[in-house]
Amino acid sequence: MWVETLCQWYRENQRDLPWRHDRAPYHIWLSEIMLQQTQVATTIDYYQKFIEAFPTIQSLAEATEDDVLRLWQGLGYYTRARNLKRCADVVWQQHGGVFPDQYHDLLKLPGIGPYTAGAIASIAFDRRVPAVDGNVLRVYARLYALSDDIADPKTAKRFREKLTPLVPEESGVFNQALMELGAMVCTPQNPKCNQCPVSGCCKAYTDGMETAFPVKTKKIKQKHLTIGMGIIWHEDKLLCFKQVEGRLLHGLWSLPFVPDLVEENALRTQLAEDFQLVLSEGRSTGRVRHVFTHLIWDVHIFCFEAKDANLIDFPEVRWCSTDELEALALSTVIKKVLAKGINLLL
DNA sequence: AAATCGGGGGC
DNA sequence: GCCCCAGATTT
Repeated sequence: MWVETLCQWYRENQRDLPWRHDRAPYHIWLSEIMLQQTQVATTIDYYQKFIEAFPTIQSLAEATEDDVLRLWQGLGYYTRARNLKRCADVVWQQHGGVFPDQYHDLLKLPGIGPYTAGAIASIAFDRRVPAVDGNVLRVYARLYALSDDIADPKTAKRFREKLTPLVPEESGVFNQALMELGAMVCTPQNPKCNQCPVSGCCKAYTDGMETAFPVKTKKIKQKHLTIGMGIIWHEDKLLCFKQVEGRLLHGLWSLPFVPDLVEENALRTQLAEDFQLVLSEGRSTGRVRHVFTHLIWDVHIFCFEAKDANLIDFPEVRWCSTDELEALALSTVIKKVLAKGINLLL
């Protein structure tokens, strides 16, 4: 069997990562949320900053959502940050600040799905449950040369059921070993089978078919969208607003923009109406291309000046100095626009 | 079952 | 350019 061989390989070869220094449920949880769809190298700095700012779940429960988003800015998938805050509140108020130690109880918490519940239950609490992420889907499909489509959610469920009886007593080591192997050796392209501790047990490898697995079908085609965005000055401040719920990047601060309106005249008219301002003729200050998961924005930037500072009676619209802007949670696309439009490096 | 939701890194 | 990443949630 490959299970113990793999665990031993992990004990000897695991990377030294900040969240592996102890098994505190708070640390494991925070790292697992950050690692969702995010590479280890990207996560490390954010994890360190969070632990410094919020050393305990109490400190996180006592923070505001804005505080959390501010620290999360640039990491993406901002719903994770909002659910992180909600989860901390639930654990603090309803569980006395103590994380549940059972898979099914963890699964009920905001932002914790089947993978993360399995990861926390096994790594922090030694529960013998699997944790099937993208790495494990790939590794397991290769080990047994399975043609299941790993893009289909039913496959993850099926793999969890097949893995459950294999999970050893040291479940946390086992689950992390599978993921570590997927990240370091059994990679999506060019797997390093010659370095793999369990290649002898791998059906895909022994069949000479390691490149045939895993099978993955769907690919999403991104939609292109042109955006007219205004950098609207009044004296030394510029107009920004907090994106409302139900919109992309909600909860983060944005510059005013209009989809499908990239002509100066039309954009100025629409922005003036949206924010009830009188605007000077705009000056084109460049374009920014930004790729989201399912969208590609082609942002045309224009600088305007507002004749007066009256703001519409709407919450979360402000005039901000560049210093004040720096204190807000901004998405990466807005930072790129500010860098290009006013040479402001945040 | 399909769509939504960021940003960065590797090739 | 494409693919993937220690996925969850909503429709």
